[in-house]
Amino acid sequence: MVDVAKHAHVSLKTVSRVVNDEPGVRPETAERVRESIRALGFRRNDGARQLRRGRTASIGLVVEDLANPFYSALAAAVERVSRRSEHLLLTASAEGSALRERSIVEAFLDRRVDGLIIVPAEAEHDWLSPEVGERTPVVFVDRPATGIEADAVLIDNRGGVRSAVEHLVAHGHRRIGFLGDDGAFWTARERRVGFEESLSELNASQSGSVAMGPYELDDLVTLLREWSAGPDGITAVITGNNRVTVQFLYAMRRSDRALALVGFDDFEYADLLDPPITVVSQDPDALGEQAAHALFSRLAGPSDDTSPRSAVREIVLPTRLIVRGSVDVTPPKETTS
Amino acid sequence: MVDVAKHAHVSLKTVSRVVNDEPGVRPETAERVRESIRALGFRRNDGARQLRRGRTASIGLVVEDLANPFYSALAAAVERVSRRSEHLLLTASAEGSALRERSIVEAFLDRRVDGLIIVPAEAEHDWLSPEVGERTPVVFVDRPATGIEADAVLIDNRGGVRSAVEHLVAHGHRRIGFLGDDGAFWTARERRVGFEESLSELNASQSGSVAMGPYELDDLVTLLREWSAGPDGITAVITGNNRVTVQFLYAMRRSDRALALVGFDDFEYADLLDPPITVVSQDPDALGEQAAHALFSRLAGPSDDTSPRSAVREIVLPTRLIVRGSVDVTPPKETTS
DNA sequence: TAGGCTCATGACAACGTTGTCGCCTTCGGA
DNA sequence: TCCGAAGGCGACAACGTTGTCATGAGCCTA
Repeated sequence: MVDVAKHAHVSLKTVSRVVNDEPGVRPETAERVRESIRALGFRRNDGARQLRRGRTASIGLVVEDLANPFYSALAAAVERVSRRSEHLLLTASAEGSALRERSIVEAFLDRRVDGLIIVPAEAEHDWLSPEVGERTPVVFVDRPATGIEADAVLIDNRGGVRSAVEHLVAHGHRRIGFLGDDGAFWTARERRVGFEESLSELNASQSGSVAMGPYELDDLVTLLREWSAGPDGITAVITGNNRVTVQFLYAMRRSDRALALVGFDDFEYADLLDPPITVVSQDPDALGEQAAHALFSRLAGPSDDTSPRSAVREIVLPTRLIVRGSVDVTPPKETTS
Repeated sequence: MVDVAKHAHVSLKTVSRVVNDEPGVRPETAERVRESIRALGFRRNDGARQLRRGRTASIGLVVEDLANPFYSALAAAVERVSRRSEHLLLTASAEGSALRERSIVEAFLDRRVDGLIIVPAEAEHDWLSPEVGERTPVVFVDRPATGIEADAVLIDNRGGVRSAVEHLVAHGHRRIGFLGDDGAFWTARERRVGFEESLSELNASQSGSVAMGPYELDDLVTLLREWSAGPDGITAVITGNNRVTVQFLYAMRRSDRALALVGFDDFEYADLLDPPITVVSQDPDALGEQAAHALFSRLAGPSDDTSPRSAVREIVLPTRLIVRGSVDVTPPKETTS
């Protein structure tokens, strides 16, 4: 910038003014400066700029695994919103490790990101507390974090499973199985609770079996045979996420049984399968968008230390039942118990 | 940092030394400093650090759409490698717009990223030339960029289609159709060329029909009927990418015809379909990993302006044919012409 | 005991910007 | 003719680090 100043025979400050479109520069001077900028191929150094101004115009996103389409859709939405707010997005995958998550977050904090969006690992997040609200707003997505007060954007996991149960019951199913994913995951536990709640709410005429992953295919085949055996066997299954759905489809193929199925999570080829799979769909794009909005609204709010932080918000997004046909596959023989 | 220095009764520089694990500090002094750091909750400001040191320890990645699983897998690989090299990753989606791509790249350049990995849009990239090699190494992925000399990591698109053709021919197919994606995409054009080359190389006993997208489902159904009509109709189809594969599967279902199929691009549910789809698989993870390695090896190389840049490299990764069964679906009636 | 060496530490400038303030010129009005 | 205001511009400090060099204390050796 000092070179540009010399080249255009003006002061450093005038160049700065031109670069930032500040008023108080004569058009002809500005044009001369702009020409020097072009001639020298000058580029403002945002690092120095941010050092002066105190904001980095960047936010950090920590997900479990960026290669997972769910998280990448979320990331794309966050990036889209960020770009609109003229912020750049730093991304990293924690790969399920609370340790790595923390080291990523600290790296982001060292860079002075203006805000953080985190899909939290299963662990206390109290170590984050001093930063949050002091300096750097944080929004948690997909799961809440324990040990810390912060905004969160979640999916209505219980309601999603409930809609699946109701759908199955409406189609005459009376005995339903729930195959959850690993109970170490908050979402898996929530969905299980949703299943149990809705069964008990409906009334005693329904019964259900529950299992939680992770599953070996062989075990799943055995389980499927047990559950569906005899006149009191289950006639329908709800799978806890798309990973389990796939495994269950393999298990059905292997054991040559066809049960009604509602899967949690939509997937691209769901309606190319035979039968097309009915799913409870969650919208990662909306999740990311809402999280980014929540973050930027905090960023736009008062950042001085005097005014109290506004109350922590929890946003819960609805799921959507997409009916495709995998529920009609085995019309249950009305065994009204 | 100056506060820490006061608190520990040492100089600024000593704190800096402790923070950077530099030698020449007595253990007890270092411990005192570390305690002050903890007490004050000090965090080094990486922005200022980078301003001094000249490197930002960050790289930028521009893809077409982060929500696309192909690109997100690529991004995850790039991030994994970056993290190992202690670099953070900035990501953004150009959404197919050359304009947006350029504005993203300029934003990255303003931030002084140490390097760039770009999936280039279809446009001249000569505007980038002054930066590349001067300051910031650039690696292009998935497609080469025109108008600029830079490293590129690509997929062997032609070879991939060739392997599909050979596989089909080995299974007795003599008349094969190729459904490419939009010819505006470099990869689509390459795959088409691969198809035509391998047909003409094999010998005159094969014939092929070619169409390029984008497709409306109705048109695709019509096309399929035309191509497969009569005794000289095609018996097999190669689809140019997974988007086309899906459309073609719908078209087959609609028109109630079953042709042999090899799809370019693997997808998660390919072997849950009936029949399971044989595909030419490309590995986005390897693509991202190689690109990141290429970038970091440039970064590790001589960065002074005196030594000439080493020659531009082009890395071409192989594809892999995954045989699943969609080729055996219609054993062609050996119509040896 | 003097000279030189090592070790621990500190003073200071520099990185490339932007915010604050003050100066000079110009212009309009009294 | 003089004064005040406004516009255009520049000098300087500051942001939070790190690299360079200087300083002083302690120690070894001759």
